[in-house]
Amino acid sequence: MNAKARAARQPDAETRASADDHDALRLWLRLFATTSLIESRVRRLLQERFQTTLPRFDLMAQLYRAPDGLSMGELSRRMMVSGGNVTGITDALERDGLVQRVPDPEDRRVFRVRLTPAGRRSFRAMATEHERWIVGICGGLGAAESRQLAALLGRLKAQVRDSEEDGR
Amino acid sequence: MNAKARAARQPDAETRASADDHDALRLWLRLFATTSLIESRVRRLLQERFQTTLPRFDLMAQLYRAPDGLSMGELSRRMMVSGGNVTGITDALERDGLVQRVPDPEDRRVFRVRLTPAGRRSFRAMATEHERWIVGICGGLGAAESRQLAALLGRLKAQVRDSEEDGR
DNA sequence: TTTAAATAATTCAGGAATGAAATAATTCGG
DNA sequence: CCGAATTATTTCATTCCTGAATTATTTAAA
Repeated sequence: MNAKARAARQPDAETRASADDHDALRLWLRLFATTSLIESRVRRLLQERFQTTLPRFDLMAQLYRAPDGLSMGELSRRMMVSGGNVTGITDALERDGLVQRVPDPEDRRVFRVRLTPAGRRSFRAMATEHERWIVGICGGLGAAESRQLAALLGRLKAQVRDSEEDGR
Repeated sequence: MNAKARAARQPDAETRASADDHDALRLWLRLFATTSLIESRVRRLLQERFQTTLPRFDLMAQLYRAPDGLSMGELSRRMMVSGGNVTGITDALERDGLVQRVPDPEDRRVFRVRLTPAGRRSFRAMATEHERWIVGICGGLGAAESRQLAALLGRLKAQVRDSEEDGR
């Protein structure tokens, strides 16, 4: 049974949160549930249509926006994942001929990773469909509500970063 | 380098999204980035303070709210993860004496999983701190904004579920 | 300049997560 | 009642991801 089938007929954790849960907790559960729902849908679509995965797609997206390529460390920071993870994903994409490691002439410790021409073609095709999916999934919210939601999320994200320094 | 250190000094994917990205896509990237940020913080705190993980905590939370225990399948649906995954997490928690598999007398295919007394104690302690963390992380948003954000997320979640049926 | 510290990338062990296949038990149509 | 389909759980191969250790290179300090 896949996530879609489960999600279709069962309330998730957030939906069942008891009434006396505090506001912050309810907000977090709802945020998490909503994101998980969209994320698993995107993963499934990427798999079905392109036999690829979200991390592969994400790495290619980073490279697509950086035509000169990025170092492994830069990729790690941008994707917010560990360096070891980037090594693995890059290995896989390189095996498939979608990206290429190029030694940096300035610094022999670093590899610059670039999309190959096949990688660029492949990413363009995926990105077009991907955006259609997202519009289909999130576009139902009106423009006004979308903007408001994005704004509130922006404020929340800033809060989260702030809360790192002090108390926690 | 961990996610916290990376996040602290580098804009993430959402922050860098180019201005001409469409609304829906921006919304999704921001939703994803915000959730990832909070999630990795919670994972880190669970690890640091209780040497446990989010999936273990989640499974125990489900059981805490269901004093009669839940079947593996019920856990799988509520946690929105695959059955194989639930088997693994349950195995680990059972090894640690926090949960217990009880054969169902009505149906010999099913196991009911319950928290042991030690599991209940352990979960109570974790839940108290967990809620403090979440309030510290998300509570900075005022009550009004929190409610508004939760409401918008609720609408988005409904949209997402709806978009499953039709085109996409 | 030589050594020490810092940085870039990789490797590795271990926990998650998936989907598919296998096993076992139940239910249902005839 | 019997066999087929369904349901519950586990197992397995694969991918992802982390944090720690390792190797190689660069930078900085003495």
